[in-house]
Amino acid sequence: MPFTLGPAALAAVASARRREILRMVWREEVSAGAIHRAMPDITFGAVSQQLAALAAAGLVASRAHGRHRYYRARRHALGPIGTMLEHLWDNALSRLQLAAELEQSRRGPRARRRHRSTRKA
Amino acid sequence: MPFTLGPAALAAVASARRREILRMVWREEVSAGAIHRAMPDITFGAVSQQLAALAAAGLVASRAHGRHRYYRARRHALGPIGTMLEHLWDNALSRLQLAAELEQSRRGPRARRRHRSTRKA
DNA sequence: CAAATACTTCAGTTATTACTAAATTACTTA
DNA sequence: TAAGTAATTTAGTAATAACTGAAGTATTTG
Repeated sequence: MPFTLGPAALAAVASARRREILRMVWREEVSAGAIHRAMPDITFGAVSQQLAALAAAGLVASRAHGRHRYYRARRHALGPIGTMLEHLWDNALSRLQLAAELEQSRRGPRARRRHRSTRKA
Repeated sequence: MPFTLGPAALAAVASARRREILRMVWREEVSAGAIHRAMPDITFGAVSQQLAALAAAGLVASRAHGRHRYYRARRHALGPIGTMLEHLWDNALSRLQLAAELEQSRRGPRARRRHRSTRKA
C-alpha cells in the first residue's frame, strides 16, 4: 500500500508557501529551524503549522533527533504531482512567478515592527 | 508552446467543486446549464464563477453556440495533473471522499429558505 | 420589439486559511 | 535541576475564497 494521494495533497501543493517548503526538503532532510531561517518574513510558528499541514497530507515525513526535527519530502508518494513540481521548479519563469506569488499571497496579520535596540540606547 | 501549467492550475484543482466540474467536462463538451443542473445545491452564478476560474487557469476551453456556452477540459494542458485526477476518479474510495468533501467544503452563505406558499394561504 | 432563456457579473455575506504573539512541551547541557 | 534552545500549540486577527441574490448581457423566438 504505497499511500494513495488524496485531495488533501492537492490542497497542500496549492499554496506557494508550502511549495517553497517542499522544495527545500525535496532532495535532503532539513530541520524546521533551518526552514524558518530561509523564510524570515514569517514566524517559526507559521512554518511549523505549514509543516504540519504537509505532513497531514502525507507529503513530508519527519524524524526527531535531539531537540531538532528533520523533514523530508515523500517524493515517491507524490507521483505525477512530484513530476509537475519539478517541472515548475526547473522553469526559470516560474521562479519569478514564485517570488511574485509569495509577495502577493501573504495572508493574515502583518508582523508588528520589532523595536530594535537602537531605541533607549 | 503547449501552455505552461502554472501555480494557478494547482489552485484550480485544489477545490473539490472545481474537480467535480472538471470531471463532468473531461470527456465531452457540456453546457454551463447542464453542469448547474448536476449540482443543484449551488446557484447558477456560483457555477459560472467556478467555470471562469477553471478557464482563467487554462484548464477548460469554452465555445459559445446560440445562447448556450459549452465547456470542455483541456486535457493535454493538464499533463501529469490530468493523470492524477484520472487516478483519483477511478478510485472508488475517493468517490466517497468526494461526497464527504462536497458536503463539508461548502463555503459562503447558506441559501436562504424560500418561503413556500404554505404560509399565508 | 417584448418576452423568455442561458449565462455572466456585481455587491454583499460567511467560512476558512495564513498568519502573529504568547504559552507550552521536549530535550540538552551547565 | 535550572537555563537555554528547538519546536509545537493555542487564541486571536486579517485576508481571501465560495457562496447568494439580484442586476446585466446576449441570443432566440413569438
